[in-house]
Amino acid sequence: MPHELKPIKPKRISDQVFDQLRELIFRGEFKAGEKILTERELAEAFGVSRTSVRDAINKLVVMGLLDQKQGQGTFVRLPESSEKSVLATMVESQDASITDLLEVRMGLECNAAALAASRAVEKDFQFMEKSIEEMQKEVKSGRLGNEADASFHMAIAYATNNPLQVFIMKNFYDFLFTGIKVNLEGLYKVPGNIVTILNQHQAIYQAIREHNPEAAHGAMKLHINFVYHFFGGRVGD
Amino acid sequence: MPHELKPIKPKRISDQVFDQLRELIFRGEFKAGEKILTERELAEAFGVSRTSVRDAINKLVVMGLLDQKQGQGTFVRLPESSEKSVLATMVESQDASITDLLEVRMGLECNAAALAASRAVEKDFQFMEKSIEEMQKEVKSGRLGNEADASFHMAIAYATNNPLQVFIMKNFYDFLFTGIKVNLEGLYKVPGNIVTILNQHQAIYQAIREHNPEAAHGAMKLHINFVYHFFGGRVGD
DNA sequence: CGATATTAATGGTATAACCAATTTATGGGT
DNA sequence: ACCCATAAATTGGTTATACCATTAATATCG
Repeated sequence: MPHELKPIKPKRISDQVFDQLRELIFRGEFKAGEKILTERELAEAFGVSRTSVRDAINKLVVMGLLDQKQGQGTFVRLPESSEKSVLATMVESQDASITDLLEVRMGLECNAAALAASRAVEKDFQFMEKSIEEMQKEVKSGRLGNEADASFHMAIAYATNNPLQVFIMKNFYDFLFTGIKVNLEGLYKVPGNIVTILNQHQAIYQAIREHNPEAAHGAMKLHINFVYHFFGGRVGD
Repeated sequence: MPHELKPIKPKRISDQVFDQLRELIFRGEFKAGEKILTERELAEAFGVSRTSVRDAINKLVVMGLLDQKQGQGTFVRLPESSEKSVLATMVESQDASITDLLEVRMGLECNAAALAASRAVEKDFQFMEKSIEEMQKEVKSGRLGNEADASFHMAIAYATNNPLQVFIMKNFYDFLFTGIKVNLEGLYKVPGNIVTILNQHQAIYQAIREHNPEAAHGAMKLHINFVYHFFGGRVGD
């Protein structure tokens, strides 16, 4: 069969519109943050129905390339918000809140702390210590210390020696920085909170160091519960 | 028991349809590969226009949960046919084992059981009962009952009323079926195991029904530990 | 019986009209 | 001139209806 037959691809109209719009966005014809043509204008420009245009736009919205607001228009999504972590998109599309996230963390991290208590080795302890010290420094110099906070929790994840646990937690903390940093700053900025958090970290670290799973579990529970209450949630027990 | 106040945002009607359809898929009411109701039927059933139904379906198609073919209908996408779940790639690239997965589930699901115990409503109970009964039937007719097993755990996830919990667990169970089904069959095929698992489910259900978080947590722990030991793991406590 | 034409079912497109949220223009009152 | 409530215009969201395009089931004819 010498020649490849090029055949007609019976493409849906909405898909053709989709392709063209996507290209316009990628090429930068529609600049980031900018308002694009209205649905009615696009329909007329392409010579198709508004329905087809809407279908195409919807697809782009779901894919995170466009944002649509009733009464205002359709906007090109900013690049930073488009390459979000898995969790970020997850949280948005599932309408999850920060307390929802904390509830899942409650299960995830308490268990991780217990596992870490029975498996952590010297290297893991060093990482935890380092994170705690770093957080103390940052606090003294007036900074927030949120990065060191995350490092501490990640150190626990590593100590579980469970790659899946590490992967999932990493996604959680990536999201905490990209998605809801603003909210978290509220937590850190209340003066007493940082000291409290530091003490809680220390308690967790102690329990793990003593290879006491139950204590580690409990200490982590107290810690996350503290944050959870700060955001107005309430834990079941 | 009110865990949190969520913003009352007047949702688009297409999104409300989307939520319901997604729930039906996640809960397993629409089984994988199955043809769902037609757009016109759904429109009438929901009492909305076909356009709104189409918008919702389109979103689900883009997300990879549904497949649509002109002239045929709309189908629930098989997990394997969709791009590999987040977990699948995760487990492969991080070479995580099934015991790693079970360890994470331990934290995730024990916590979920406790949350469910304090929040579950009548509807949730009905789903759990249904899953248990279904599993009993399947076992009697000589089948494995793994789907009903997954449904039971998903029912608990839904009872937490935490969309993130639902999303994550859904990914876990999709993976359990696609990625390591073979291994799981080893578990189900040992004669006594299914009865044991059924009893454990019943115990979990009872605890949740009685709104006893601690008991639910413990019952779930026993359950997952049982599976965990079957695969040669050992839990820290 | 088998190949073919017909029909029915289902997703895709097109209009037109109206609703709901938002912005902009308008018009008095100070 | 300024401020602010009100009306009008703009724009995405929804509905309704009709028709097109593709596929599967059915009927028809040789």
